[in-house]
Order: sequence, then structure tokens, then C-alpha cells
Amino acid sequence: MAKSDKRDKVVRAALELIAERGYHGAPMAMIAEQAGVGAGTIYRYFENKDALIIDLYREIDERIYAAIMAGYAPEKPIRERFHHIITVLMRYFIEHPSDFRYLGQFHNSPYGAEVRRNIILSNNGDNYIYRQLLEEGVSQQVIKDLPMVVLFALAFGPLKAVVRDHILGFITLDDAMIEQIMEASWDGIRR
Amino acid sequence: MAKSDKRDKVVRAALELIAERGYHGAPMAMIAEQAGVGAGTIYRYFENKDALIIDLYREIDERIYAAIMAGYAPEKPIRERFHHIITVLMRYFIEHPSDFRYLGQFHNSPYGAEVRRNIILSNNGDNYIYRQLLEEGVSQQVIKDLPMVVLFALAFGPLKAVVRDHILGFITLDDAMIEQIMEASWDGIRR
Amino acid sequence: MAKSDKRDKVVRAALELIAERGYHGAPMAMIAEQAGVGAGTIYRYFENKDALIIDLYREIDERIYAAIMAGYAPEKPIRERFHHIITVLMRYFIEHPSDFRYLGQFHNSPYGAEVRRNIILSNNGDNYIYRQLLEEGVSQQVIKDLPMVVLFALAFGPLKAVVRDHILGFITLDDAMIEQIMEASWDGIRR
Amino acid sequence: MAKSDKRDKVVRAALELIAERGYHGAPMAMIAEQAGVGAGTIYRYFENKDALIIDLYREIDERIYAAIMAGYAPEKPIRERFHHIITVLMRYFIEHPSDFRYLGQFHNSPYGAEVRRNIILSNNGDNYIYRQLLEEGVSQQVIKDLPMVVLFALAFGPLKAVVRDHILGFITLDDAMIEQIMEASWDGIRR
DNA sequence: GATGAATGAGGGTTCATTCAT
DNA sequence: GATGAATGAACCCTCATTCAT
Repeated sequence: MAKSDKRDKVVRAALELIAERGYHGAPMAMIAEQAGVGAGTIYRYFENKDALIIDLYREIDERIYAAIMAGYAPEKPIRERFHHIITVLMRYFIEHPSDFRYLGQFHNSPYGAEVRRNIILSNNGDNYIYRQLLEEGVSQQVIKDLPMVVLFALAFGPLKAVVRDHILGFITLDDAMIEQIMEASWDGIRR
Repeated sequence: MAKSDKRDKVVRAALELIAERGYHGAPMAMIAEQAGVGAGTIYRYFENKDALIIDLYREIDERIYAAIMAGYAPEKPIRERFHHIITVLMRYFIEHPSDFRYLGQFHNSPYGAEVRRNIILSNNGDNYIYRQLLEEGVSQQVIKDLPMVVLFALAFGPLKAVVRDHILGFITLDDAMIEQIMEASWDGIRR
Repeated sequence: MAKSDKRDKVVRAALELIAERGYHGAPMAMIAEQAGVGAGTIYRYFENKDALIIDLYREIDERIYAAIMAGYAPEKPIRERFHHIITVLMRYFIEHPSDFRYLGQFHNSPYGAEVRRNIILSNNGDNYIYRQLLEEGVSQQVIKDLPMVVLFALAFGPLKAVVRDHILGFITLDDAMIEQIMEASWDGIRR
Repeated sequence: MAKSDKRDKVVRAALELIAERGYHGAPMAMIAEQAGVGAGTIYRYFENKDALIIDLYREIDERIYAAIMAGYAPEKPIRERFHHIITVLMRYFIEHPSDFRYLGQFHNSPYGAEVRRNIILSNNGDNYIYRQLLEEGVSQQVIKDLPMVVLFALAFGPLKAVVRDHILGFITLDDAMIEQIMEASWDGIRR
């Protein structure tokens, strides 16, 4: 409807601009213009720029969660589930490079520190699914017995690095390559 | 002395403030104050804020390179050299968390994109040592035959993630843990 | 109204301040204050200070042109038309001393050099009317056969000097005096 | 000697830079550099920038006065003396365009207003020679009976305008042209 | 005397936010 | 609700001037 419509346009414009130009390079007036909306209108949906930035983060997070849950089969073996997650994540980011770049900026900004706490500690959100998987793997002695934080790093660290290089054009990730990277990541965490 | 003195104070203040508060949160006036220096003084050493930011990046880069080269033995086996590099890097970042956070911000900013190209492609700087090692490992069939970019991701991606979590207080990296992480990273790249 | 309103106030404030105090002595903040406007508002109407300065010049130029064209009769004899122009110009400047002083500053600044080229060479603007008159006078052998630039100097040089002295209070130009000056200028160019 | 030497270099550098770039474009540091002198050194000879600017004006004024007095014959007829003055002035400015441009800037700045008062009213300086000549001409009924200020305007107004256009490249003043301009100026003031 | 590094007030400009329409 | 003109605090940077060497 009307309301959601404008809000959406704002969110999309903000995503694109911030991803491409950083927080610096994306003033509210520019976001408004790109969204085809009055500058004041943004403040009807977001209390201020910070709120917009944080909200935008949450929306991206949710989309990623949804992407992973679509087709996720909790009853399948650990390795297959790991395969699913890594593959979906890489494909998602490749198809939504702005989301990826936005997250990169977000996590390395003062905003990110606080939010990250939840990613690690909370029992909800998309994060839970990862943790559950890894914990299960540990208890089944399929995955190395390392702190959760370390397993996260081993599982997702390479993914993140490789996706960035893909987006920057230093490598092209086709299905075969994704497979190999997933395999190598698995080598990192598996017993 | 005189010259280096002020310049150094500026660099240190900028590093600390930007690491902690982001580019946003570190106006030139604040950097000057923290450095105990007049605002105009900064411009005697750096053409503008961008130049300061890029210079600061270079200095950090050099310090890291120096840290790695101290004690690096090119004649030792691949695995040992890998061990050295990963261990030194982790320790360096743990001891210099501001450097780590600064780099995080830098790489995820418009500044970083350009610089990163060199990291990947150039044949000089500290990067060369990494690449040489990995290439050697590939040709000796000790390391997986994957694109350089992917090997970088597998080698350093986990490191980066885990160091961040250490700095944020989500985990404490002692020597034993560093060893285990290094081991797991090696599992990721080794054949 | 709304738009013209603020813009106009800015232009008037800038004119007054720059005329009186020079470019130096008229910072944007002062112009804004005198205009009763926020500092940022100026930038809604002018890209930067230079643009304001040049625009202001153009507006003055147009007003002068309009003043001359009102009552200008192209069919009248050369001398009468010359009389009209000189008289109107002197009266205009006497009534608008800020305009005069602004022009003086403008022409003797780096801005002026470029603009002056057009004044001499172009075929449009108020300048055209002067040139046409003088060329006609030359071809009718009423006016000395000298380069256009020289005729301009002879026609308007004294006017400019005398108006400045009037504004500075060294002389008072009443109608009789204006008439005499016009007459003497005519002696300078007439055959 | 040493002292005059440095002072002179400063004055020359200031003249050149201000003439070419305006007061804006000639910071003290730039003047110092162009003069081959330390920035602080300027303040040994001039109290501040304003003092330098005014002093520089005076020096130019003196040079012009000297140029006129060289070869000036008070016993010659009015017209010949007028011829001498106008010719020398034009030649001087053509040979010293920086002096001319400097004066243009000076007179149209806040500095100029005060100084100009003396030019008109005082009984000393080079100005006196002009006035004496014109007054003599009036009393001999060779020159129009107009206020001194007006005669100045008629005598020097065209000169100034024409020299500027020469310097800007809109006309080239050779000896013949100088003669004609002088002649026309004379027509303006003579009875 | 001479220097030029250091200073910091002040200048031009941007931009998040508000509010009258 | 929506707009976008208006605001002014805050930013980056310059530059006249000082003063320790």
C-alpha cells in the first residue's frame, strides 16, 4: 500500500547508496531523491538516520535468514546442512552484492559492535540455526571441539573474504568454485 | 624528533580515534586535540584528511610486514612458515587492537577498494610473502590447487573473524587457542 | 514570492556588504545575517560564493541595461543618443552607489578579466547598444575614427572616474554638472 | 645592502602576486616563498599585511612620480606638458603592467578610499603636478573651467580604461595610438 | 636577524533535521 | 500524510601572525 510503498523505496535507495558510497556519501537528501520522495518523508518512517541504518540492517538480516530457511532440512546430515547454508549464503550475496557491501560497512562501524553481540550470544534470529548446526556437529564428533566463536570464524570467514573478492571482480564464483570453497571450509571445521 | 614528534602524535591520535569511533566520529579538531596539537598543524604533515587516512593505513601495513619478516625463515617447510605467519598476525592484532579495527574500517570504505587491488595483484609489500608461500605450497602439492584469492580467503578469513571477536570480548585468544585456530586454517588449505 | 523573497534578500545583502567592505570583508555568515537568513540558505540559491558574486554582477548589469533602454530612441541623432546614455548611466550610479562600487571591485578582480572579454567582444547585452552607437557615429563621420576600445575609454572613462569621486564625496554631481561632463566627453570622441 | 635586499624582494614578490592573483590569492606564505624569504621575515619589515599593501602602493606611486618628473619642463606650454604627462603615464603602465593592476585593485578596495582622499586634496605628491597644470590651464583659459575633480576624470579616465584593455590584450597601444588617445583626451578638457 | 613550524580564529560549505504549507 | 525550503551546528581547511631556535 501507499505507506509501505514509500518506506520501501527509501530503504532500497538507502541500501544502494550506502553500499556503493559509504555513510559519508549518502546524505539524507540524496537518499530521498533517489527514492523519489521528499526529504521530510523519510522521518515519517524512521526517527533519524541511525534508525534507518539499523533498520536496514535488520531487513537484510531477515532476507538472508529467509533465504537460508527456504529448503533447509533439519533432519539431513550435518555436512549436507552445512553445504546448504554455505552455498545459499554465497549465492545470496553474489546476487545481492549491495546487501553484502552494506553488511561489511555496518559490521565495521560503531553500529556493528553492539549488534554483533546479539549475533553471537542470542538464541534467536538466523544466527541460531548456525549455532545449532555447529553444536550438533560438535556433540556428534563430526566437527572440531572448538569454541562456537571459532567455528563461526572457520565456517564463515573464508566465505566472506571470497565473496568480497568476487564483488570486487578479483575472481568469478561459479558453481564449481562455490563447491570447492564450501569443501575447503568444511575441511577447516570437520574433525 | 621535532618533526617526527608532532607528526607521530597526530598519527597516533588519528589511529586511536578512528579505530574507536569511525571516520564520522573523528573530526580533525578532535584528532588535533587528542594529539595535543593545533588544528592547522595536521595540515603541515598531511594534505587533507584523506591523505592522513591513507598514510595511516600504509604505516600500519608496514608495521605488520615488519612483524612478519622478523623471524621469517624462507627455507623452512611450508607448514612451518604458515604457522609463523598466522601466529604472528594474530598476536600482532591482539596486541594492537586499534590497528586491527582501523584496517577493518579502511577495507570496508571507499578508500579500501582501490588499495585492495594492490594487495591482490601487486608483487611487492607484505602481500608478496603470503602469495609466494601459497604458490610454493600449491606447486609442492601440499596446498589445495585453488585460485590464489580463494587460498587467501581460507588462510586469513578465519583469522580475521576470530581476532575481531577477541577484541570485542567474545572470546579470549591464548596461545593454545591460537594454535588450534592456526591448525584448523591449515586444514582448510592443505591437501 | 517565497523563493524570490529569500534569494533577493541574499542578493541585496551581498551587494551592500561587498560594495562597502570588499570580498574580504563580506563572509558568507555576515551576508546571511544581514539578509536575515540562515547561512545554509544561501547555498540553496547559489552554488558557492563565486557563483553568488558572478550572479550579482549579472543582475546589476541587467538593471543598468534596462535603465538605458527605457527611453532610448534609436532613431534620434548620434549625439542625442550619446547624451541619453551618459546621463542615464551617471544618474543610475548616483542613485545606486552600491552597484557602482560593486562593479568597480568586480572588474578589478580575477572574476572581471574573463567577463570583460565578453563586454568587449560579444554582440549581445547592454554593451551592444554602446558599440552600435559608436560605430554608427564613426561611419557618419561624427565620431573620431578610432578603435572601438579607445572610443569606449573616451566615452566611459571620465564618467567612471567622476562618479567614483561623487560617491566618495569629493564632488556633488547635479544636473548641470552632469550636463557639462557629458559635453566634455562628447568633445573627446567627436570629430 | 642586506636589509634593503630582502625588503625589496618581498615588495616585488607581493606586487607580482597581488597584481596577478588579487589579495585573496596572495597569502603571506606565498609571498615569502616567491621572495625567497622566511615567512616571519616579512614581519621584520612590515607590521602586517595591510602595512605591506599600503607601503607597496606608496612605492608604486613614487616610481610613477619619478617617471613623470624626469623630463618634465614646467616652463613649456600647457598642452605640451599635458602631452608629456599622458604619454609618460601610458608608457609607464605599459611597461609595468603589474604596477597598473596593483593600483586598480588597490583603488577599488577599502584601502583605496582613504588614500584617494589625499590624491585629490593634498598638496604634495605627484598629484600636485597634475593639479598645478590643470589649474594653470584653467586660469589661462586654455582648459575648460570645471571642478578639478572633473578635469582629472577627463584627463586620466580614458587613459586608465585604455591601458587596462591593452594589458588585457584587447588592443595594442603603439606610439601612434598613444598619440591619438592623448589628443582625444586633450579635446575633452581643452576649451 | 632570519627562519619556518606551530597556532587557532575564522572562512566556505555540508547536511541531518524541522516545520509551515 | 507529504513536501522541500530553511536552518545552523559542525565540518574541513586556510592563513596571518608568533616565537623558539
